[in-house]
Amino acid sequence: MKPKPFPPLPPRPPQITANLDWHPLTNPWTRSTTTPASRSSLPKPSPFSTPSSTNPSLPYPLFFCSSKHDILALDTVGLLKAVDVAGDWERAAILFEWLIKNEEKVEAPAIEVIVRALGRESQHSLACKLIDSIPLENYELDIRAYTTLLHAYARSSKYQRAVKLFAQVKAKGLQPTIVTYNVMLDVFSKMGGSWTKILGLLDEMREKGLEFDEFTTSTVISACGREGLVDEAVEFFEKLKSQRFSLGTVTYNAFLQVFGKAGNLPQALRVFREMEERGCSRDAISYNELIATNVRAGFCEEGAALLDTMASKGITPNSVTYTTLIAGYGRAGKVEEALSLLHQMKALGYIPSVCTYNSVLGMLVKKSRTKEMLQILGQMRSDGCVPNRVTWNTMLAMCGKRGMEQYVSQMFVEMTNCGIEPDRDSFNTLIAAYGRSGSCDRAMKLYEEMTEAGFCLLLQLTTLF
DNA sequence: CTAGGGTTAG
Repeated sequence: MKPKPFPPLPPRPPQITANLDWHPLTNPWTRSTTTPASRSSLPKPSPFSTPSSTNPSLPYPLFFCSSKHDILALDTVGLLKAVDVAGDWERAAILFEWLIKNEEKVEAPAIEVIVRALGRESQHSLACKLIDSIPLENYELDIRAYTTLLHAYARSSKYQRAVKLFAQVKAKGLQPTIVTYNVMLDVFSKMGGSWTKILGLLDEMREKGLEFDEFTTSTVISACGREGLVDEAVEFFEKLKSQRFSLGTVTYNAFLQVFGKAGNLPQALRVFREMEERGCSRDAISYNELIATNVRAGFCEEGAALLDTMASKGITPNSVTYTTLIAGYGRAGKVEEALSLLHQMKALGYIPSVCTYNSVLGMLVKKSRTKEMLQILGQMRSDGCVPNRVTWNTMLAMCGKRGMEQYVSQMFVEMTNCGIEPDRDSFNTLIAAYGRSGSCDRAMKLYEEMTEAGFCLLLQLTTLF
């Protein structure tokens, strides 16, 4: 049976999304819109789309396309700096990639410049990609450049590589700074299962006479929050207090989360009050943590009432505040309350995030309210909100509902067309959906087809425009 | 001056 076309979504107003992970050509959500105007008139090729560096069709400046000797005569570092200073990190990246391919050895200062430029622009995955094609061990960079790189690895979830690089840096005899240590604490915190490593780093810092700062303490405590190490967090926190360390909002917020994650509302409340007693200002994140803790404990109404408290204290909620409450109502099965909060936040001018929409969509799927889901999807699109893998998996789940089975394959194809790589959850959902309509092994067959079609390649090409 | 931390969704 040939599936009917997917029910049309409401039209999308002209809107521009600047998400580089989003493919404008293959994505039906943005396909109809115009590409954002470039800063310069030249098209910007992806640094990864150049199989041959001598391809004359590439829109490089003239000197770029001329012979190797000409480029060697140039001050390449100065050129890279100039491009960077002009604020054009995309061109800087292209130039840098060209240098990697065409110079005998890229100069260390060039690496420092590109690392700094991409770090400043939060282009962490691009920084990792560019640097990974360089034999870094043959260089000695500035400690700040190494620190930025370590941070880029942390943000790209390449924890092992960060650990390796950190060891290399120390082996070179370079002195890590407080910032380097803080970044490594963050690496181990996000990597998980590394509490002893964290303690080791702290000892190292003390040995070197490096004083902890707010970044150190908040990172360590948030590691405890992630790992559920309540006692360890309390011990660390009390020690800081006894040493009269000045504890700021971020550290207190991390501490608040330790109890929040542990489901300990009374302790979270105690910490929240302590902030006020000690003159530590509470911000939206403090309130978000407290709201989340209430919601986890099943107190949705109390959480929602904190919105008024925030207003009375002059603290502006954000989309996270609303998402926390909406998701809470969703999990509690209180669909109307959740939808009304979504409506309220939009009416007040808050922009729902992809997380906000995902929690609403997930709730509606659970209740099999597919018609309302399509409505929300339409809103999402008209907001210019880019669906991510969670959204697509939720839409796949929607197709597993009665009467929607026929859309499963189409949904899966569109998901991969959009450059979203299916995860285990996608396949579980897919198999469940196919299970309803008949053939179970169609999911795997489809997966093989899709990988062969090379949708991974698509991802590579979309990193830059 | 330059490099770093805390909140939300399946």
